[in-house]
Amino acid sequence: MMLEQGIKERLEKAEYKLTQQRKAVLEVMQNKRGEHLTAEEVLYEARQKVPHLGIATVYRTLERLAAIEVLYKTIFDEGKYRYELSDQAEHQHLHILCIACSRIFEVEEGLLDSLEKHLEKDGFEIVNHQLKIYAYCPECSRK
Amino acid sequence: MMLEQGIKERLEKAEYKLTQQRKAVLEVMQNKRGEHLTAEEVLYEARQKVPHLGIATVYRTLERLAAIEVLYKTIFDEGKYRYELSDQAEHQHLHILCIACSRIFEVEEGLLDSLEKHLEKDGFEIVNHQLKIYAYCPECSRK
DNA sequence: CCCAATAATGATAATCATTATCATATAAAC
DNA sequence: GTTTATATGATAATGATTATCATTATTGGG
Ligand SMILES: [Mn+2]
Ligand SMILES: [Mn+2]
Ligand SMILES: [Zn+2]
Ligand SMILES: [Zn+2]
Repeated sequence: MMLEQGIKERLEKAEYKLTQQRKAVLEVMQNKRGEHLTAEEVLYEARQKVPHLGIATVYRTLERLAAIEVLYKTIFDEGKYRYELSDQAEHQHLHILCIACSRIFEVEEGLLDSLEKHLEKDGFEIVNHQLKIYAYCPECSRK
Repeated sequence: MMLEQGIKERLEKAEYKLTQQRKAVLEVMQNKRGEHLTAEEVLYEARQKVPHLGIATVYRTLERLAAIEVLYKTIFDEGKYRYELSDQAEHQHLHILCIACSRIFEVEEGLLDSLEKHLEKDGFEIVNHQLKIYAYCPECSRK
């Protein structure tokens, strides 16, 4: 499995060495594009390639990759972090969490006013929502 | 300090006994309306009233109060839960998290398309955002 | 190629938040 | 006031994440 070009570029700019274990983690994330994986899940998958891979290395690698925005790190009210391949361009993460089966659905669109009505037409039954905006507050804003 | 009427009603319907420790927790949450507190923070405050209050009781009480929607439980990418007094009517939680000072700002409005532009006029410098919609997916939707 | 110097790894211990356990205390019912 | 159910607090257990550190690659200059 090859690494994608965009990822390679960001790696070269920031990461130091592309070791076997880092490569294994990256390939897992690429193969699981669109999924949101915990460190344990990444470990399990990556051990197919690097059997004695340690969990500490997985955490370190995920952390690094999130820092250079190859991955996006988030948390879904279950008390542990999940990582997904970041679709570089946009910083939007619109997720639908099924409160019955706990699957995570990606929403393609921007912040639409009519988003929920649209989703309801698709058969979603919306119970709650939560928007988090990450920003510099007026006081902290760098001028 | 008195308990508010709306809260009292929901308690009577669902909670069993209004013990000193539960009362202390509730009063803390009322006094800190609009703030998002961790269990530890609630413990610290509530011990002003009930000095030998245990952390287990705080967790149990917060959990119960969230279950009957007197509190809203959420998590802000820092790996621990926070609780706030729930403003019963609406299920909306629009938060701005300052990535510099990590204060949490409440946003009053509904999901506006122009929300971010508005906020930028107020001096916020938006870096990222995340929307989570809790729903039954089409497959799981109760008909 | 050989040798430092540097960085990465993996095993394991430590930490932190949360949950479970259980003996004791408190309250309600009779 | 005795019985019964519930709540509490101390503490142990758990699960996720981070820190530590000895060992193992990797690199760049001889
Ligand atoms: Mn996503
Ligand atoms: Mn809030
Ligand atoms: Zn579902
Ligand atoms: Zn700020």
